[in-house]
Amino acid sequence: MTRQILVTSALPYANGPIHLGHLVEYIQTDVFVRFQRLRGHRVAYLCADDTHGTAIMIRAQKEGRTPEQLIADMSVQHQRDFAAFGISFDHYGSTNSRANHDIAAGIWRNLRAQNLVVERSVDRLYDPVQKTFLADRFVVGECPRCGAAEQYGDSCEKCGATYPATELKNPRSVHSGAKPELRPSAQLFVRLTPLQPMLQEWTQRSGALQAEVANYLAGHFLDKPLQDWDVSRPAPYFGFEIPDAKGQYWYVWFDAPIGYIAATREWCERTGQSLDDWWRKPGVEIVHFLGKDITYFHTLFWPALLHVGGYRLPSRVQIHGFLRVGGEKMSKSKGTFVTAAKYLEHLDAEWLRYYYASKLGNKIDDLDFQPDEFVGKVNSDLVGRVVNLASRTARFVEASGLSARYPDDGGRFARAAAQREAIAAAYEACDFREATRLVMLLADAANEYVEQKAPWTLKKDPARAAELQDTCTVVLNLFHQIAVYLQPVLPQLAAKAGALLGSSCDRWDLVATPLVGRPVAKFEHLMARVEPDKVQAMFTPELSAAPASAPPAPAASADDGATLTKEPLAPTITIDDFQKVDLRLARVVAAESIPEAKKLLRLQLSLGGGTTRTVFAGIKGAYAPEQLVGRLVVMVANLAPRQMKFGTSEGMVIAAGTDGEVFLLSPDAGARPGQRLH
RNA sequence: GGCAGGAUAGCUCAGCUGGUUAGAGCGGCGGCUUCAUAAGCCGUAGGUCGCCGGUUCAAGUCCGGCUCCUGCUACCA
Repeated sequence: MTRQILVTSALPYANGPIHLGHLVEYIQTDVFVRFQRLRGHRVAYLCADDTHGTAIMIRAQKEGRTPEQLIADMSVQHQRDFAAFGISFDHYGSTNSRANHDIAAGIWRNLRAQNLVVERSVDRLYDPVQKTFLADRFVVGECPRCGAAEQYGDSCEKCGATYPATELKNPRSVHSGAKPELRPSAQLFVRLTPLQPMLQEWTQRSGALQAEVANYLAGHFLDKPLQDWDVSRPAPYFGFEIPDAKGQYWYVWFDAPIGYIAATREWCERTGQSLDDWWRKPGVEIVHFLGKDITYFHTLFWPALLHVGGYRLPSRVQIHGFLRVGGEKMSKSKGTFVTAAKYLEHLDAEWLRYYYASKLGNKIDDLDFQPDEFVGKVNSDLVGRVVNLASRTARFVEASGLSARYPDDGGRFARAAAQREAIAAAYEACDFREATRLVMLLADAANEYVEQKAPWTLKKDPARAAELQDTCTVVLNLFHQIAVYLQPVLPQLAAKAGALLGSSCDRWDLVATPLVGRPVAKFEHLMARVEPDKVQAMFTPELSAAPASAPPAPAASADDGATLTKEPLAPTITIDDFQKVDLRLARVVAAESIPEAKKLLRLQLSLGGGTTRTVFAGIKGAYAPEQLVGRLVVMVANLAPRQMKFGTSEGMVIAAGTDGEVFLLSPDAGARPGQRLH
């Protein structure tokens, strides 16, 4: 029976390049998609750039161009990267499209009609000069928790606190610098409680979710009434203005997943199909692939919107974990944050496809990229075992071609063909690790056969030419089966294998029928081996020539300004402002971990002459207490004491870092505790 | 602190509804081979299945407790 399957990968945000972490998802999805096509099912693979929201708007502003220019540029980059990795979308759209607007508007009408939209007055910050409400990111002020200056209205980049913009101290508008006023704003909310029974049913009983996800939702959200979802944002906002609410825009997460449908519509229009045939027809499977960080958007809000819009609910939400490198989070400073483009400067796309596939199970576990393992898997599995089959036999039959009749092979071909349902089941379950493992067993068996038959010996005896041809016919057929089985993972390799043997390698059932009586093309290398240095090079933050399209001059990639984008320079201050801050060198005389605290160390700092301060520092993750004792640090000596859960902190230790990194500062040799920084 | 998940050979992981001597790949070690991109084949060593207790004729597999790790969450500079 032919199934009809609509598959999506989460929409990448148009605010940054595709990196190795993204690719876990797109490769996983693409393998699934290619597998389904290989099996003869009708598949639509759709994706789009997620383009709306404040982050895009601000970035565009900083770069002195319109958001539309920014997202057009990103879309080109994204699609180029995806293409290079063989990601076979049927259509790639954008959430900033006519189709997306219209579908969002349709769902919105239904929400209104079903009385699921409520308007509530929320006090928001208003810029009296510009006469606009201010989005969180357009208000700056001091963090209500840590007092850090120049923090945005949604969260503090210093201490990680999140808070409503109204709690910022000394707030001012980014536009006018004026002090914002509190004014009531009519915000629009989607009521979710009427949909709760339906969500309860779908999450707990439909089978669409992995068990751990269903548990997570049951315990976190569905155990109490769902809160109304705030879906509007006041202008200025890069997005769609809500049709019946002037000056209000849909929050980016409202229209982002709708992009799945919009991309489908554009594709249907292009190919003369009907949208309803994919999104409303019973029996069509809808499968979403996404990362664990966006679970609840896709398992609560999204099915709610689909339900209200009259669309079918997802039949499967396949959630994966994050990518780690060498057991750690990807980090720009360590060079492990690798973009797709950078990977391709050093390595082959199919290697990554195979490596990820060979590690991906059906669990939500994180996937760890281990350089040695990567080299080992590619070189021994693919080159040493699979490709080697062709390379050690094809040349012997270049002249003769394959035998006219398939020879007796002791049942090897039949046994490998008999594996097809087991391998298919593993692919179907997204247990690609199991699928590739099963295929590698076939490669082992085939190599054994080569060893047994020793074609290199047969070759020496002209009387045994037929036996040589038969042997190679068997091995090349076993190789052909493997190429077909791996086609979802390695489409390029399958194509090359096909060219060698005159097969299309594009139907699962090809594994059941031997190829006979046909020519064998001149053998060429099917896949190169990985040089370990190249992997090292990729993970080293090294000097790299700027690609033609990138504006910045060559520079150390760690100096690429990414951190500056993350945390822009603060407004100018006077020397007097600076003088207010009394920065001092201090010696750590004692340091102890606070067991109950996740991040905090309690430090005793000496400013010399018996003056000491107790300071709590959130550096537990980066420094062990014992490695701190004795060293000099920089502290803010005149910061008002702050009562904390574990005691009073009498100052603050200065450290640099982005995204949770922590780097303490040290003076050059000779400096002494108590000295002021001028 | 709450919630979710995990802890099985050096590494990455399988072990379904409890049942013979706990598995795979990689890596290690020994041997063979030389057709092949220094690839391949054969053999071999390695595990108190995190810890304690319980249920059972029988537990890696179920139950309780504990320890550690990861993630999410929480006003810990």
